Formats: sequence, structure tokens, C-alpha cells
Amino acid sequence: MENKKASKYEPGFEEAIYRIWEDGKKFTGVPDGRKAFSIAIPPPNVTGRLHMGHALNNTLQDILIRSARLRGMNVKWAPGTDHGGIATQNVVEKELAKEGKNRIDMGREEFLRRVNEWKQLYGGSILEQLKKLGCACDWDNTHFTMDETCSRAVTEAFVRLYGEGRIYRGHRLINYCVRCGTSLSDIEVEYKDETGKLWYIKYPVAGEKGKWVVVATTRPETMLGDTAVAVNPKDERFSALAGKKLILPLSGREIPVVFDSMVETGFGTGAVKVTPAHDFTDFEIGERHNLPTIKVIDEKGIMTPLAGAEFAGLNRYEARKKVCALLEEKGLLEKIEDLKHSVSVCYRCGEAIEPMLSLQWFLEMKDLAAPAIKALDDGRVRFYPDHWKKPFMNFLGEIRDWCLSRQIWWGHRLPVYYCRDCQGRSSEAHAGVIVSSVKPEKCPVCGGVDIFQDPDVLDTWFSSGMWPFEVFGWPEKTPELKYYYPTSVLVTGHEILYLWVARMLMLGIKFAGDIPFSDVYIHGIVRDRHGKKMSKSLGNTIDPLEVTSKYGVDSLRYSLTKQAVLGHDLLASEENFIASRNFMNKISNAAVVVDRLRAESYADMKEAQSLPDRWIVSEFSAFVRSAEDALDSYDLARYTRIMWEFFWSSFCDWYLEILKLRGDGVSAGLVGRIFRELLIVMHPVIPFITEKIYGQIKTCDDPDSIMDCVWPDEAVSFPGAREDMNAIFELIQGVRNIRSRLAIPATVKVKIIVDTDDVFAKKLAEAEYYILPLTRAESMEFGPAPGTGAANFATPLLKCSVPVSELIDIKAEKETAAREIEKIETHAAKLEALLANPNFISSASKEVVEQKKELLANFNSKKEKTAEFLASLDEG
RNA sequence: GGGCAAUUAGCUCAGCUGGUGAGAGCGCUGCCCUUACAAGGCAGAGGCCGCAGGUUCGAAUCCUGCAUUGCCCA
Repeated sequence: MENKKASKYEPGFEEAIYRIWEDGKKFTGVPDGRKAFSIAIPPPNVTGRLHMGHALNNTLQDILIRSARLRGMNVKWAPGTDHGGIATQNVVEKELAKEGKNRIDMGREEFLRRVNEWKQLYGGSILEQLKKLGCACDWDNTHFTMDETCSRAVTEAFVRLYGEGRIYRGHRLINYCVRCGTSLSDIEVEYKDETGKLWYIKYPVAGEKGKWVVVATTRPETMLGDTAVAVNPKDERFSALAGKKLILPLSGREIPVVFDSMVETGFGTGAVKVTPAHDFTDFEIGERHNLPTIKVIDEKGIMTPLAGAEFAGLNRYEARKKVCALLEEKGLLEKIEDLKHSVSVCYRCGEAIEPMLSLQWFLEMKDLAAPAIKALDDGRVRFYPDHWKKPFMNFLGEIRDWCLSRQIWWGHRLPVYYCRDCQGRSSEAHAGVIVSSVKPEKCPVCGGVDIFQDPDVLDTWFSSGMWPFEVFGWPEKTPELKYYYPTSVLVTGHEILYLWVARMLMLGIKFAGDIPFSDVYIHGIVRDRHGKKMSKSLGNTIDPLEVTSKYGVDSLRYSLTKQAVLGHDLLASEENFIASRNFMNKISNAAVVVDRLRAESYADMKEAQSLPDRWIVSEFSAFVRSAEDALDSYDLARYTRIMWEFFWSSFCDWYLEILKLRGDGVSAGLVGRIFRELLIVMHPVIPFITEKIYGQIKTCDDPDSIMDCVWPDEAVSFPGAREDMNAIFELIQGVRNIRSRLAIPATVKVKIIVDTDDVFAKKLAEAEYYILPLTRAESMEFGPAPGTGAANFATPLLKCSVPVSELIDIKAEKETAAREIEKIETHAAKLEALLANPNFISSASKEVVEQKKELLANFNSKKEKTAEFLASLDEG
């Protein structure tokens, strides 16, 4: 009973092991003469708490890092956190709200002090959580996107880009989130399908009483800023409107009718209102027709004085109500329809985006994108799976200028200063602008000293876009940068392909002079057991750390990796974790057996003598090669699957069972050897249990930690061993099947009579020591089958009889044999037809033809033998 | 509207560079607490591989169309 307890897998030992690794500096990377393998972690937000997505992302990276290390490479996994501008600011603002405070009252300096305080308190927790997962990050190389190194890199990059004329300041229509209080780039906007309303509003024609044009809109409140009505020039319904003016209801302004081919004739009435200050399409129409822009909504979502005295001060939704009510009152509202349309929302807070005319800083992207496109085209950067390449290239090809400035406080302040005197002399957007890495003493143009810094901060993605070289100290030419850059692979989810991966690629080529990574490994999303995305609001999140305390870290890692099929999402379910936990339990138990059977020293795999030894060595070698293949192609799901198969089926179910029966210790050196190397190959996925067991079974010549072991690279294969062993397994399974079919009690020993050729009989005789116990037989004889009074089966190599006359139902036996023959005939007939087809013989490869012939021969042999049994039953 | 994935056992999924007697885990049935493991062992049942065409000697695998689901972009 106590033994049972000792071998049971009980998690909880992980932290102690991790501490030993960490104290032993096992994760530290120092440049040397070996091949480098490096990864820059996708830095989690400082506000982040570990969720399943992190668990998956970092487990996969850890597998790549650990396997590369075992395979002899010099690895560095650079960890760190992202300051997460808007996200973090939002979190801290929420905290402040609880105290009844807000940042505006508090002031910028005090607010930043609070954010920093908050960061000191909680900012490191996600990295601590990564340690719990077992991540082999080089913690000496930890960075934070706002630390000194990264800040210097960001300033340097901005100043350089400005110097090259790629960064400019301008009035543009941008996406503005009134809740977050900042501009956003176009890719920080998400689209949400919504059922809204479509209002049909009458715009009277100037000077023509009783005539009007009906325009349809989803946002009636913006009509206050209309500066035209547009129709498609091909739309004959409106050709009479040429040169006419319309009276804008509620304001009474006269606005022109413009003809623009961008107008969809099928939308609403075919006539659309044009509000250049608050709509992207309208902005373009406005530019083409020289329309004025009237900004009627401000940065807080409040109507401006330009909207008219009646509306100024209302928020957008109140204004909408009032506009509609007034239109209704005046009889200018023709009708209201329901409309399904997509609404643009902030990717951080979900609030409806307000397109807005605004003065912002932009980065010109076309020239930066071109070399990135080329890198993908040349295959210097590859995507796994490949199918993300196309949309990615598409994005780069149609890239728009990047709005870099954010009206928030938490982030990298723009290295931009203004001379108030120069600004006073000109209203141009670039008037008085000084871009400099340090605050200038005086204006280089006028010598004035009234200089102030731009209040805005940079888009968070600007600094994370430099992550793969920032972490190695850029712009300093550090030995780490030289050795570990470009990184080997980027592991990420597809949701930040454009926001992050594209930016890294462009900025990496631009600043570090080379692509930031050659491989991009894109994994799926972890969903709940029903395939729904996990979210706090749905309440279907699973806390990875809860899973680890219940089932063990290795179980979580194994579960996630097992499902990490390229191009697929994953489902997290209790069943899955349990299955993995059972796998860990099996390993723990197998270790006990191995420990009992093994010798103190290791045998050479090439020296394997007995058939089971030669077989397991061949199987193991094939397994290791497949594992390497899987690793090299980022097919980590296959990697875990084949380790399950090899370990559970080949090693435990067959090899250990046979060895336990052997008793002469001949394989004692080998079983320890195979198990040890198996642990090494499994270690990247399940680092803790493999380290623990390794510690229990290692010999005095072994390194202290499994992390310092060498990946098995001997390819050993014994020809014929697999075929012979499989034939023996077939015999054993045949006899077991008979026992089960005839319900022979486990306590009853049977006799086995085998009819086969001398060569195979000799092999079977050598295998008798395990064939008998595994089939619960008392003896195995060679010779002709007795026919009646026995249950029989055939394999291509042999006929086997189990004489148990009292249990035999002749009729049932006959049926069994007849059914087997029928099955074989079905398959054999297909093969015969195939082999009789001259087209097949001429067009199929030699190997395939041979293989088919052999298969048919096996069928025929088995069929013949089964038929003989059937005949003998008839006689009886 | 454009593009991309997926559709295989009751459930979750492998297999898809064409040639396996279509696999695994969970669940199910029967037997077994056999001194590593009942978180286990042994044996088994269960599949027109979404539908319709096509290419081929041969299709779960390649091509076309359709259906359903999901994702990305507009």
C-alpha cells in the first residue's frame, strides 16, 4: 500500500526545482562560439495577470528554448514587460476612481508617480507567474519598455526618423476614443456588428419651395457639421440637382450638392450627407471638392459651439436625440429603418470611435514596408503556418501612415519641443518644432528660450516594435546584439500580427539592419471547452495557476502543447488536464520499475543483443528523429503525441512488461539508458517531472541537472527487429483475443500450438519467457494445429491453436473464421484488381508495387491458413 | 463585398508532399485490484472521412462547386 502512494504523481515539487535552476544560472545566455538560438518574449503588459493565452504562448517558447539548449545551441530567451500605455493608464485610473480621485485633478506629475508606484507593486507579478510555468527565461536580461535602455532606443529612433523626414506633424482625420481620451492608429480600431437605425432626413432645396432631397444617415447628430450632400454622378435620379444648393435643416446653412463616384447608389436614397470633420469617406470627398470642415464634436464627445447654441455642451447621444426630435417636429424626418451595420470601437475599451480632425504626429510607412515585403517574398522571413502570409503582405502593401501620438500620460513622451515665439509667428503645423533627444536650451531658429515639450506620448506599439533589438541594448553595439540578433523565432498569436509583428519587422530592418526573426510561429487561441473565447464578462476563464496547483505544471504544459496544431485554436477542458495528469502519473510509476530493473551503468544502444532490446532501440531512434522533425517544423502537437505513443505503448506496455519477465538482468544497462534519454527528449515539454525523475535515477557520471544533458543523437536501427517483434505481438494479441472471446478465466492457463516455419519458430522459442506469461499460457508447442476442439487464428506467418475443447462452440468458431476470410477477401480483391491493372504497374513507383504485392501475399497467406482451420472444423 | 481556415468514431481531435485492413485520448461494453500504475491492464463495439462533381491505375488526402461554422480585412 505504501509503495502505491510513493509512486503516485503529486504536483507541488516544481518550485523547488525551479529555484535550483535559477540559482544555478541555467537560463543565462552568454555569447560564445556555438550556434545562437534566441527568442524575444512577447512582453506582457505590466498590468497583466497570467491567463491561458500567456500560458500557451510561453510554454511553446520554453519548449523551443529548452530543446535548442539540449541540442547544443547557445540559447537566450529575453523576457520583459510592456508598459501598455492606454491599458495601464486605464487600470490605474480605475483604482483612483475608487478613491474618488481622477488624474486631471491630480495633475500629470502626481499621476505618473501613482502609476510608477502601482507598477513597482504589481508590475513584476506576471514575470513571477512565468517562473511558475517553468519558463527558462534569462532573467538577467529582463527589460521593461520604459526602462533606460528601451527609452533611449525609442528616442533615438524617433529622432532619426524625423531627421530623415519620415515623421511629420499634420492635421488629419484620425480615430479618437473619447473614453480613453486619445487618438488611436487605424489598426487599433475594431469593428463590431450592430443593429442600429437609419434615419431618412429631408434637406430642402434652396429657392424651390416644397422640394427636398432625402438623405439617409446612421448618425443624425453629425448633420450639424455637414458641408455638402453627395450623389453618384452616374445616378440619373439626381442629375437635376446639378448646381443646386440645399438648406441644411436645423442650422439653415446653405450647402452644395456634389457629385462623387465614391457614393454608393444603393445605400439609403442614393444621396448622402457629407461631414468631412467626422467621417473618413466624407473627409476624402471633402478633399476632392474643397469642402470646409466643421468640427461639431470635441475630444470628450461633447458638441462644440460650432454645432449651434442649442446643441453645444450636449454629449453625442443626447445631441442625436435632440436632433431627431427637432427634425420630427419640423416634419423633416421621413422615416426610420433598422439597419445592421458595423460600428468602429476602441480595441482597448470598446467605446464607439469618433473620427475627428486633429493635429497629430505621423510616421510615413510606405518606405518602411517595402523591405519588409521583400523579406517575406524572398523567404527570409517565414510564417508557420504559412497561410497568414497573404493577409500580412496585403496589410503591408496597403499600409497607411501611422498616427504615433497619444493624448495620454503613461508612456514615452515625444522627444518634441516647441519654441513659443516661432509658433506665434506662424500657424503651420511644423512651426517652432524642435525634435531632439534632450531638451534644447534655446530655439535653433530664433534663439528664444520659451521652450516646452509636447505633452503627448508615443503609441505603445512604437516601443514594442523595437523589442527584438531593444532587449539586446540597441543602439549600443553590444556583444549580445551582435550574437543573438536576429532572433531565431517569434512565437505569437495572430491577433497582433499587424499591430506588433509587422512593426517589428519594419523597424528591425530599418534600425537593426536585419530582419528581427526568421521564423514567425503563430499559434491559436485558447478557448473554453465549448469553443467560446474566454472572457471575464462571459465568466468562462480558466486560471492557469489553478490548473497547475490541481494537476501540476507539467500537466498544463502538456495539455496545451498537445493541442497546439498549427493553424488551430485550442480547447481547455478538465478532461484534457486529467488525461495529461494521468500521463505524468504513468511516468512516475514507470520510473519505479525502471529503477528496479536498471543497472548502475549504461549500455551502448548499438550493442543491443536480444530481440526486444534491438526492437526498443530501433523504436526509440525512430521516435527521436520524428521528435526532431516535429520540433524543426514547429509541430509541437505531434511532438507531444509521439512521446505519448512511444512511452506508453512501446516502452511501458511492451518493453517494460517483457523486461519484468526477463529476470536475468541482461537488459539492465539498456533500460536505464533508454529511459534516461527518453526523459531528455520529453524534458522540453514537461521539464519538472523529467528533472525530478532524472535526479532519482542519474548515475554519478551524469550531470546534476537534466538541463545539462546532451540530446540523444545516435541513430540506431536494427533491420528486421520491428517486423519480428510485431509478428510476436500479433501472436500474443491473437491468443488474448481468444481468451477474451471465449471468456476463459484469468486463472486458467492455456496451451498454445503454433504452426510456422523453422526460422520463426526459433525466434518464438527465444521469446517464450514473455509469450507464456503475457498470454497466461502454460506451454507453447510447435506443430500442426489440432483443428477441432481448439480456437484458432492465423497471421501471415503462422497458424495458432488454443485447445480448449470444453469451451468451444464450433458454430461460433466457424463463423469467426468465415468472417475473417470474408474481410480479407474484400481487401485482397481490391489489391488483385490493382495489381492486374497494367496502368498501375507502369505508373506507380516500384516501391509501391512491391509493397502492394507483399501486402497481398500476406493477405493470401493469412486467408489460406484461416481457410485450413475452417476446413478442419468442418471435418470435425 | 474580398480573403483564409475548418468539416473524419457519441465528444475533442490526429492523419491530408495521393498508395495504412482509416488512428489517438475521453466516453461506452466485457474481463481483471496480475507485487509500477484502477490516475491502471487486457480485449472489444463504434466511421458512405460534410454534400455533389472532376483529375488519377488509385482520393479522407489533389481540383471545382455547394452547404455549415469560425477568423481576418473592407
